[in-house]
Amino acid sequence: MADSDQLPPLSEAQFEIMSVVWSRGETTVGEIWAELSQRRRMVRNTIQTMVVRLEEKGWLRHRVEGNTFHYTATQPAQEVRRRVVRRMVDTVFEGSTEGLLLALLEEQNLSAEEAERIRGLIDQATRGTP
Amino acid sequence: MADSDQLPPLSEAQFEIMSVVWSRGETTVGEIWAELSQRRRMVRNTIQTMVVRLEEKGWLRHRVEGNTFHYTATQPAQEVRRRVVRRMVDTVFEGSTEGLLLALLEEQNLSAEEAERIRGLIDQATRGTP
DNA sequence: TGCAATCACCGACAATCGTCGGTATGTATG
DNA sequence: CATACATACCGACGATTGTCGGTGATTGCA
Repeated sequence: MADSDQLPPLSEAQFEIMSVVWSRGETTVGEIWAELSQRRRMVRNTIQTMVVRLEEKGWLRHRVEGNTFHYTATQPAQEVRRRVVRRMVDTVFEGSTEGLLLALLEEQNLSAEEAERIRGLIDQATRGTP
Repeated sequence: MADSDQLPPLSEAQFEIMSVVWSRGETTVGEIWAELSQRRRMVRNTIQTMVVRLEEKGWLRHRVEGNTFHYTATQPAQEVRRRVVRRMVDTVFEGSTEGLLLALLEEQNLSAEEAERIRGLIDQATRGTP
């Protein structure tokens, strides 16, 4: 429904950047770099380039303050994630939500309490959809 | 555990091809093309190229019969799919399996019977993991 | 026998991605 | 003031992806 329909899909590395932006709300290239370079070695310019490209494509927008750009996401995380899941179900599990669920459960080895929480989620999801 | 660790990740289009191979067990470029070109307009050569590249990368292997190559997957579908889910949880949901589950349930609007089946799956997954 | 279809092979293209170096400019600190 | 630092900007690279055309060999059929 939103216009993330038009936006091209995010690669894995792009998702890492978007995740930082989503979690911080508003952030700078420097901050993203500080956070991501803890996990993986990379120079600032790599982030710089990717951020600019993400803005060109419409995933980010910025506001200028002094000589620093402050970036925010144009799309809400929740919806983008939902969309990714949908796409994954379609292409990887040929449309079978249960297939994904199954793979998830298989791979996870749920603890009893996790299972309990999930049952709760299902109850909640079912409520209002008889 | 298997060597799909070493193999580079599959793109979406590559996954479509692998899906056909997995579902048919053993198949040819012609068959893949026949199946995929129903959904999306593409020439045979596109499939040809992608299949060759998938073999170079180790996702497929072939057997010659006459002048036709019969391709099979080197990796079991189930495990590859599990791995994709794992990766998705890590990069898109920052490690939270529940996050994925939640997105899945939100997006889906479960019917009562689907919910029932899913409960069954959870019970089964929980069994043996107290 | 000749034509049409099927096949593998080779090469090519534009687009994107992840990576980075260099440059210029502005800010802060000694 | 001079030096270091952070920032944005520009340009570049090798690799991969999805797309396709052309060629030549083989096969099946009219």
